[in-house]
Amino acid sequence: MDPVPMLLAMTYRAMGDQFHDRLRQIGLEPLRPAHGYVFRFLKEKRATTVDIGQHLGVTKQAAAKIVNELDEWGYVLREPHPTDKRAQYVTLTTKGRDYLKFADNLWSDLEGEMAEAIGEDTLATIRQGLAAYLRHVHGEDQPGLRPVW
Amino acid sequence: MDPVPMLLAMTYRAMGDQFHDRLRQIGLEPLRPAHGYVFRFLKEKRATTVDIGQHLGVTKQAAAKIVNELDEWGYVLREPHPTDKRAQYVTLTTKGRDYLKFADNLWSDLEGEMAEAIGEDTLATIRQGLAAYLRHVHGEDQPGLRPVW
DNA sequence: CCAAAGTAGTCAACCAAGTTGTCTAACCTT
DNA sequence: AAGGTTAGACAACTTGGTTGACTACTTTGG
Repeated sequence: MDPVPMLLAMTYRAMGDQFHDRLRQIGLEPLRPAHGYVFRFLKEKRATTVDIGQHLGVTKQAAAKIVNELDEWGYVLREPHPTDKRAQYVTLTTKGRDYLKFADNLWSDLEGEMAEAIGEDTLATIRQGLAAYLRHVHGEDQPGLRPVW
Repeated sequence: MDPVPMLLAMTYRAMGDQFHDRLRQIGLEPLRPAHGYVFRFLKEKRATTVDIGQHLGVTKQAAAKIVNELDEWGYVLREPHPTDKRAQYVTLTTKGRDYLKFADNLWSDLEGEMAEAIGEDTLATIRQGLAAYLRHVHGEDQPGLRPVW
């Protein structure tokens, strides 16, 4: 019998691949999961590059690369920090917010298909079970999302 | 609400980290998930480097690197292919089989802790649900395990 | 039966996405 | 004002993969 983590990885992979395929059909830039996590993060709080690195669980240099790409592609822009002349806030542009909306729809489509395949209730149990496990392991302070990707 | 794949990734990550930590306490070589998948594959069939690459979903060159490491560390050895003079079978050594046994125990410990945290039945549902979804997506021929890692 | 096409494995160059290390300018104590 | 810390940039390096080229062997079809 497969270890559970193998099932997790394969399922993650399967869903991620479908997501990516459909995204590409629309002809968007080659956004990686990390980019998506940045969008999701920026929707909630104003953040600097350092904050983003912390959230992703990577160095600030790695975070800076990601932010640079997003900037070039027009998904985010940098604005001066009001009180700290060293720092810059990274904020979502309209294009960034639109992407996020689109991606969220896509995810819920995929979840819908999953629910159809294995049953609403099973999916709900999976969701709750995993969330409970994560709380069990990490307590309240969930760690960064360190690359699985 | 978090997309399901995020939960999958975080859970995978959490379990993998614990696995890795405990492994390191024992002082084994820095084996990566890919190595484990190779062990698991070799337990079932005799395979060449090309076969392994196919199974992992990477190029034969990448597979060759992994096999080289495992060879250096004494987990596998190469023996001549009986009918094809170009090819070599890669087979597990005793050290390799011992590792696999050890790792399997570790995994089931971790699953046991998970079961304790979220309930036997919930874990069983997760297992079956994910397996069902994978069958739904891929049919009988599961693809390679392409790196999530 | 042999010529052409295909395959296993190796070598080498390259690439992507991270790392560490260093530096400057600004900030925060005291 | 001085000394330690921090945000961000730049550069060199590491890891784990890639593509491409080549040799030796195998398979296939006329």
